[in-house]
Amino acid sequence: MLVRLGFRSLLFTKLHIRFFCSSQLHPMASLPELEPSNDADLISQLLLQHHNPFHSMESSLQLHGISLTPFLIHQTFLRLKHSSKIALSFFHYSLNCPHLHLDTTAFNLLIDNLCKVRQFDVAWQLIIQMDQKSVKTNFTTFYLLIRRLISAGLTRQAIRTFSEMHVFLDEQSEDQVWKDYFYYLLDTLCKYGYVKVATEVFNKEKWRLELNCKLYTILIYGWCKVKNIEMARRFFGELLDKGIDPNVVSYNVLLNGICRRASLHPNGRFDKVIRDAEKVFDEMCERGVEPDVTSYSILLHVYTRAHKPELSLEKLRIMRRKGICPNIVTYTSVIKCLCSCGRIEDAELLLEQMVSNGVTPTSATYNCFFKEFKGRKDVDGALRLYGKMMQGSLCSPSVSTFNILLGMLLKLGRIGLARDIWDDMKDSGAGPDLDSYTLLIHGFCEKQKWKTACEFFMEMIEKGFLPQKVTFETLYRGLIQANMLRTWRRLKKRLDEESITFGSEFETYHLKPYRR
DNA sequence: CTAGGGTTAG
Repeated sequence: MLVRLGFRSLLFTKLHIRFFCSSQLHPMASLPELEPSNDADLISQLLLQHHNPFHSMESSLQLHGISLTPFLIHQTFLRLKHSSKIALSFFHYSLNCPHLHLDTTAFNLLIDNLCKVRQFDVAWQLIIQMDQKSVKTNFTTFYLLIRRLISAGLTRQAIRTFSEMHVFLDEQSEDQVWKDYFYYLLDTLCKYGYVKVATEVFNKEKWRLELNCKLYTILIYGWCKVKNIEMARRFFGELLDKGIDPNVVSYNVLLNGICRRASLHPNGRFDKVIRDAEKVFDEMCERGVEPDVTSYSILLHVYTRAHKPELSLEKLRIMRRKGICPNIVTYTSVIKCLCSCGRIEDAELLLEQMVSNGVTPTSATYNCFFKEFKGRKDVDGALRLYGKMMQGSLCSPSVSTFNILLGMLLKLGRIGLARDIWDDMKDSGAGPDLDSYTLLIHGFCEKQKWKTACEFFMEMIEKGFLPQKVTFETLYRGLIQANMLRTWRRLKKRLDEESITFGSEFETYHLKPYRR
């Protein structure tokens, strides 16, 4: 709503500014990655700990001999991704530093940060500031806004932002902007499940687009995602009607839609899915489009979901015979199938085979084994594999590896071991993440160790993780029941300091993670 | 992060 109200006047402002500063369109620059930086760690810690960062920052930076650089600012913003309020005040602080130039990336990071907590109007103000300070806006600036708007369900505002952003992007005509960037809008709408809206825009704007296979594939993907295979097929038909040749990606998207449409548990359903999938396979071949590794991986995944290890192995043989090399995805799917059917030995054999074929397992591959160990409550088996990974002969464990282990140990009441793993994880630098904290805290709550649970809850907030509502509620109920009112009040105070609430409006803050 | 497949968790 705020965006809509503010939009006209902001656009107007921009039109005036345009006469005075000419900026060139940057090439598509994405946001930087989180990189290790002790200085950025320190700065973000300082900011998170202090109530009023302005006072302490200057002297603290001097004390530690840190001078702010663009890189440091980017990294600090990345570390403040859960605390938009603090990020904003750090932004104002840096803005007032002489010699320091806030670049497009810094603005983009902050804009993303603000949009994440739905501060779209503040984000808009920043875009205006960028112009006033001659910091170039680029497509990323708007794409961040658009994606966050979509993920917050504000699709109309997103489309509007898209269709009017050409005003901000100099040296590109409106038509060019549509042609270059419409994929992003369509794709993002579909990825977040707003395929109806996507279809609507697509139909409305068709006239100015160069219709191609990619655009249709995005829409087909969208309909498949909302499990509407009929519509997916209809768009597939439209693609054919236009005389466009579908490629292997278009077919794979449709195939995947068919394969993961229904629950496979009643066996009859499984047979129908396989029949439908094979029909698409045949159609593909008739059109001269050869199924590739992905096509086979999609089928293998269905077998895995249906717990059909024999079929899975059989298909693997067939694809090899056809000269298609299974890759890490293919192998992991089959290994998962074998593991989840209790055939660990067979899975190990396949693992060896895969390695000898030159495909390197990832931690995700080993996690299939860990999951089965967890199901069997086989702590020794899990620890043996874990030991090998920690020794460094295999790949190193990921956060998920640690999390599976933690989940298992906590469930079995092996608290001591769980804490050892927790320390390993911290040392390795792979974690902890939101899930690790959630698991651990829930584990301690289960054991009624409220105080320890509370300590970790505080720690996760310090680190900038936003606890889930359930975690908060479990802890709250526990503390009240155990009559630990003092601990509760201390916790509540901390939450208030961080402006963290768990009211109903907060649920909308839980956004889907980026696609990588 | 201008189209597709697998692996994690509560």
